[in-house]
Amino acid sequence: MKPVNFKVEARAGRARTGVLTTPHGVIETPAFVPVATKANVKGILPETLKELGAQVALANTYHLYLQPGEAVVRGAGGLNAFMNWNGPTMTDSGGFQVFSLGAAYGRSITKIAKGEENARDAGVAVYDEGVQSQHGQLAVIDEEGVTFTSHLDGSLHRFTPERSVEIQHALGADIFFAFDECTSPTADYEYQRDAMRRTHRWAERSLKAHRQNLHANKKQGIFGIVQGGRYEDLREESAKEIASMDFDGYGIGGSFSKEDMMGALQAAVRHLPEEKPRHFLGIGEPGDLLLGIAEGMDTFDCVAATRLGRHGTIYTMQGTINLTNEQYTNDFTPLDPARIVPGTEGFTRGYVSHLLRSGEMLGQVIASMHNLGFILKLVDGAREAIQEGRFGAYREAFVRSYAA
RNA sequence: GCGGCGUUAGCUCAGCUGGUAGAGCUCUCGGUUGUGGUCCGAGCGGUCGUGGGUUCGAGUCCCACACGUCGCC
Repeated sequence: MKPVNFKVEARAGRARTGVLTTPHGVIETPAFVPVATKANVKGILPETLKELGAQVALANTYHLYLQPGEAVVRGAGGLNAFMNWNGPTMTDSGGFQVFSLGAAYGRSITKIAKGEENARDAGVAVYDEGVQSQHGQLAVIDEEGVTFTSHLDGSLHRFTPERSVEIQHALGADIFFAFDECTSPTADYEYQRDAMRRTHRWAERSLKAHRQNLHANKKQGIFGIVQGGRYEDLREESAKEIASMDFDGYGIGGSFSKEDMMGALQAAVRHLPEEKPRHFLGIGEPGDLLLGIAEGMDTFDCVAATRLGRHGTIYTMQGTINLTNEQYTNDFTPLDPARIVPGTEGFTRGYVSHLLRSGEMLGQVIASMHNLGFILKLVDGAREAIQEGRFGAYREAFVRSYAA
């Protein structure tokens, strides 16, 4: 019996509901996974997280490796015990940091390119030492792995697929990801292809490293990651290749522009096995979650809800609003009258606006709670809608209201 | 009463030898999709204490006054 199992329950077109079983509990999918990079969801107590409806949390290998070090987490009894979270956990492999500390470092590039900003500029992540010092990049990639300097103290470190898996074994999450490279959306086709094939080789090595550790195999599942940027032929090649490896589930990673997201997703999902769980890495915004669910994705993680909340933007059924705007200082209505999140009842826009403007941490906490609750409820609603055969209408109604 | 210093954006302050003004913060508004994010970007905002004078030209030099502040009788 494998530690991580998945069972599809209901379907609506390509969308589906399922149950993902892990050693620390069950995840009913589709599910949104709050991001707990440094073994905490910024500003949210585990107990609160549960009340908001979260079933699972995702921490980061790169960050926990640098601080406090994976040995500390292992010493605490693993990620769950360490962060006092009794539900399922996941860890990301550190592959995303290859991008955020490499090609994206010091530039305003995110994994989602906007409209015209696409292509052109070959913002690749492979740099030789000279270019590295020239541009202040923190990561350099070669066939074996990634050498990077810590953003905390400048010290030199190296990740290989084997090392990433070793660290993730120490962290002990129920589900962890193979070491990959998240390319920049500005990288050209040739670079995307080469990086993707390198990621495939790394996937094989990650899987092998995991299967060799019999102890870890009893307690942890490993997901492989599909890459290929915004190119459908690359997505297809990547999905076939990764699907041919015996992973416990699959993640879809990488970058694309908003316009290409659906095409890239469809091209990949088509070639993933039906009976395995699929995770959409780093997605997303409310509309993108429903898009992903419609295309058959099961789990999602994204920093947007908490990051936006900390900076004063909250989700409402009518779209996002920035609470620090002047117009909300005297607005004593609920954060979103159409969606009251558990634990935030009674807090008004004007009050939270005041807290945020005056730098009170409670403002960030309430806004983060609201956004997390909003997203969790949205995805939970999608699950119900799929089971009741009305997902299309559910999605349409939300998009119409949210975009209006 | 005498003397010194000060008076420039809402706040705290830069503006050399004269060429009609800048910064940081605040404020207003954007941005944020596997968290290098109490972050990033843009914008609004001043008849330079008042009144004279010198000069082609004064925030800059001169005089007087007002206000603040420190010191001395």
